[in-house]
Amino acid sequence: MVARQAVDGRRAETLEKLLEAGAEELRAVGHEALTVRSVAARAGVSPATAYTYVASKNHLFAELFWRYLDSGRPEAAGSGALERLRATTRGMATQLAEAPELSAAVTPALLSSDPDVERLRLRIGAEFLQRFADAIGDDIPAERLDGVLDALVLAFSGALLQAGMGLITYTDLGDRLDSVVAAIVEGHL
Amino acid sequence: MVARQAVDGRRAETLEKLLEAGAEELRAVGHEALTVRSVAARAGVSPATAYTYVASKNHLFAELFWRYLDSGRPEAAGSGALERLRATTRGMATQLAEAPELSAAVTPALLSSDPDVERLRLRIGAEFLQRFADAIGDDIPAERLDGVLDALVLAFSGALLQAGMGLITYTDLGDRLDSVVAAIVEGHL
DNA sequence: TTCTAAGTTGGACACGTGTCCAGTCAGGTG
DNA sequence: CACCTGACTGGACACGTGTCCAACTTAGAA
Repeated sequence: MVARQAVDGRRAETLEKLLEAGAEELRAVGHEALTVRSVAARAGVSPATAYTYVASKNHLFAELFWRYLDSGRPEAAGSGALERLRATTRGMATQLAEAPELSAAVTPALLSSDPDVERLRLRIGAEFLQRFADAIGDDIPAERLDGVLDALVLAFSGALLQAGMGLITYTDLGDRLDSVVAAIVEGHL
Repeated sequence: MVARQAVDGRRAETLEKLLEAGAEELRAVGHEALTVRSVAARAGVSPATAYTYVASKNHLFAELFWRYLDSGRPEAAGSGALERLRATTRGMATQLAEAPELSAAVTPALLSSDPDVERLRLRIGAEFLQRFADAIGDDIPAERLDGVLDALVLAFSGALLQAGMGLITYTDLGDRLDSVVAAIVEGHL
């Protein structure tokens, strides 16, 4: 069981094939109907092989999301913290809206106790925090920074959850976060 | 399939038995290991019967959570909005902390697309909103109220999600929310 | 008491998950 | 060239989900 460790040479290609197939399948049938076996089939690989790359359906979703998120790293821009924060949330909201199936898939997936999911979950959480911290720069006094960052991360996670539940559309996320970010940051600058 | 509609007379008792058994089983083995069939067994009822009361495992969790939440309605207290808000989040955080298995179970459960879950999800969301609105009273100007309420609900959902992921313990929720609530409300009173 | 309808049951079903393993295959290495 | 090793495969497995249905039980109405 050394699987899912080394991703060099031949294994790297197969992994790519699988993730690509996963993304396609997700777009095609949604995360409820997606099956590890159907992804394997689409990738032209046997289910047994798929499971040497991906520990579980949830792990697949988390991996896809992480790669997608990572592909959309923002270029810092804007003169004030509020402006930069909004650009940040806007950017992520847009990304989510552009891949609604993936977004819908990842929320429940990240709640899995699968160790492979756990790793990604931490990475993703750290990434969110980092982006907010970068956006704020040093425009907020250090003694208040943690509280504000906390609030931002929680609000963003909450937005993800609510969108995952269908209470907000992924399209509305942008506007919603705009006003929430303003409400949070107000009075701390 | 008129099931799960009428809950009068005999059916009411069986439902109670099932939910009680569900709560016990949850405490005993956690939500991962819990099985609809094991709950049915504990309730002294056949699996087929259980499924006439409960559409799915997720529905069971949602129902249990809703009842638990509902059982802990707060008595309004405190002179200022911030104080009352904190009392509100404290109260809920305490409830969550006192039933960690249930809390851990409900987060993924509420993401289900099961129609029975959907109903409860809306009710629970509305309940959160209501509690925050009550706590604020009219201490925040109307034109800012929506933004603040939004931020509060999102932050709270986010906290739920993060706790569900194990990034925060349910015990820490209280303190965490305290400072977040302060950060959000600051400058709006 | 007999009839009726609601409630319950056992058992089978189709399906998805994730695991396991003996066996095949391909591509270097010696 | 024969050989080895890592990748892949087919097919079975145990288990959980949620559905279905014909048959039983039971309580109360006629």
